[in-house]
Amino acid sequence: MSEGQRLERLTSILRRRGVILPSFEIYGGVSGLIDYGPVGARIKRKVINSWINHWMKMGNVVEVDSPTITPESVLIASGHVGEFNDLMIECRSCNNAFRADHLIEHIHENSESIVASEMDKIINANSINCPNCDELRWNESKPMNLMFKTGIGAMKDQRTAYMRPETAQGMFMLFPSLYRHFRQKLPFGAIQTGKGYRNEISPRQGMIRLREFNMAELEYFIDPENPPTIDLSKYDHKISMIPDPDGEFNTKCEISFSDALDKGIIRHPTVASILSETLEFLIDLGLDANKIRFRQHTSTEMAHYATDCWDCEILGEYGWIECVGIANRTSHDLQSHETYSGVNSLRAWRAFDSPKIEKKNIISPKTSIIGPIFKGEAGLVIQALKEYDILKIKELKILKLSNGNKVKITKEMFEIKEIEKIISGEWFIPHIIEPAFGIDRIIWHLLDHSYNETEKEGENYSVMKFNDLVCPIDAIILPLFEKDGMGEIASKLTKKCNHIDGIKVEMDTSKSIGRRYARADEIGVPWAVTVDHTSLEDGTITIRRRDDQIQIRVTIDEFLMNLRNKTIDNLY
RNA sequence: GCGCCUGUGGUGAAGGGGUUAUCACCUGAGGUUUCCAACCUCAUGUCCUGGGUUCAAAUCCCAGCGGGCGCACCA
Repeated sequence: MSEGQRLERLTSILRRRGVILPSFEIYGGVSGLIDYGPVGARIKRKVINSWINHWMKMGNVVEVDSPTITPESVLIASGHVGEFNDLMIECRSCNNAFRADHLIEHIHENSESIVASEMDKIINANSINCPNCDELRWNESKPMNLMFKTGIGAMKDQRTAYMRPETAQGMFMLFPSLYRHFRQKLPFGAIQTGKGYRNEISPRQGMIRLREFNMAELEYFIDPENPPTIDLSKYDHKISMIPDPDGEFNTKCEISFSDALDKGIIRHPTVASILSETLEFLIDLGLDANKIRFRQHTSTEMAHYATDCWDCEILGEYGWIECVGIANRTSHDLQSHETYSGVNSLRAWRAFDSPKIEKKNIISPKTSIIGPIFKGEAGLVIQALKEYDILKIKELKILKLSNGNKVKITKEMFEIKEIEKIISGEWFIPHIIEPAFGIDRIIWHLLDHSYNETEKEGENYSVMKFNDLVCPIDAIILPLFEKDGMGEIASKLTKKCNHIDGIKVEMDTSKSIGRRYARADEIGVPWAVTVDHTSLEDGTITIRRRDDQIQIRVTIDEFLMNLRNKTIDNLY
C-alpha cells in the first residue's frame, strides 16, 4: 500500500461509513462546513462528554452555556472586531494579497485602525511597492471580516451582532454569577462546549480549518498572587516540548512537566498543570502520545497581554497541527470588559493575612459651627472642606465651593483628626488560564491515529482501534444465521444491551460472518458477539475482541454485566 | 482572494463529440453456508450546477460551486 494515499483511503471510509461528510452536498456543498454522520456524531458526542468529565474531575469547575449570537459591544471589548477586520490589499500585477496594515506599519503608528479609503491614499502617497514583484499597482483595499455578521431584531434599528468566534466571552460575561456560585473563593473554572464561527478566507485540509467548528474551552480564574499548585507527578514521563526560540531555553527537548516548570521553561505553575491535564485527556481518548508535542509561542506570536502561550500540536496526515491552545491571558479579558462596560463586578476579593491598619489625618469640618454661619450653603462648605488638600489646609482662607461661590473659612470651622482605617483585603481582577480545544481537529487526529491498515489473506483490511471512551458502537450482535431462533436471541440481546445507560449496540444480520466482522472493525466496534447453534442449547454466546480477534464463550448474563461495567477485557 | 490541477452510482475507477455510459467493490431481496470481506440469482443507484458551441455534449468553451496543491491569510 503506498503511503501517499492513506489520507484518501481514510477519507473514503469516513464518507462511506457515515463518519465525516461534506455538508449540503446535493446543493454542491459549502467549503469549510462538514457533517458528522450517524457514526461520526456518536464519536463526537463521546469525545465532548469525555472532555467535560475530564475537567469536572477538578472539582471546582462548572459547565455553562451561552449564546452563539453575540452583540458587537462584547466583541469590541474583546478585541475581535478590531482584530478580525483587517484590510487586505491585492497587487494587480502579481495577484498576491497582503495585509494592508503590515505594509505601512513602519510609517504609521496605528496602522490597524485606518479605514480603507485612507489606507489606499497612504499606500499610494508613500509609494509602497508590492513586496513580491516591486510594482505599484494596487487594487483597492477591502476589509476582510473573519466574523459572521448578523443583526438582532427583524426590522431596521437592528443591533449589530456577530456569531461568536470563541466560547470564552460567554464565560467572562458570567463571571459575577460564577464568583457567587463558588462562594467568592478562587480558584475556580467554567467550561463550555459549543460551536464557534470564523469566516475563513480559504478553508483547507478537510476538517482542519472549518468555518463552523466545535470548540471546548476552560476559563480557569486564579488569584495571580496565590496561583494554585496542582500535582504534576501524574505524568512524570518525558514530554516533547519546543520552547520559545527567542527565550532562554531555545532547543527542542524531552522533559517532564515538573522539570520544565522548575527550569522556568513553563513560566507559570497553573499553566504547567493545565498542560499536563491536557496531555492526559488526549492520551485517554486514544491519541498516540508519541505524536503529541507542546510548542511555546514566541513573544511576537503571543497576544500583547498574554505572558505564556503554548500550542498542543498533534501529528497526523497534515503534519503537526495545533489542536489546543493554552494561554495565560492574565487579567486582560476581565479588565477590558470592565473598561468598556463600565461595571466593576468583574473582580474578586483578596483578604490580607492580617488586616492592615492605616492611620491618616483627615479634615473634619465642625458642622455645629458651619451650620449656623452658612445656613443653606453649609452642605457645600462641608463637602469642599473634606475634599481640600490636607497639606495646604493651614493656609486656607478662601474656599471655593462647587457652585462657584467663594466663602471665608476660619480655623474654628474644622479640626484635623487622626483616624484609623482597618483594611482587611482588596479587590483585584482575577487572572485567567485558558485551554481552548479544537474538538474537530482532535477528532480528526483521533480518527487518523486509530486508523490501522493491514492485510488479511491478501486483501486490504481496515481497523479503527477506538477505545471504550470514543467507540461509536460498543458492541455488535451477530446471529450466525437468521434461523432456528438465533435471530430472535440476537434481537432480544440487542434490546437488552441498548437499555443499559450509555451503551449503544447494533445488530447486523446481512452477508457472511466474516464480512460482518470486517464492517464492524472498520468503524471500530470493540466487541463482536455471535449467537450460534450452541447459544440455542445453553444460552452462551461468543465474544470476539477486535484487536486480536480472539474469541471466548460466556453466558449472556456474564456478557451483559461486563458490558455494563466495561470489564469485558477481564473475561479474557 | 489569486494561480495551476481537478469533479462520472455509496466508494474507487474506465470512457474524452454519435444507439440504452462501463467495471470492481459496496448496498438491498432471495438462495446456499456451522465463525473472519466465499458462492449463485435478481435488484437499486451515476456524468457537480448553470449557460454557450453543435444536428448531437458526460466529452469542447465560459461561469459558478466543490476538492487537491502553491502563494497569501488564519491558528
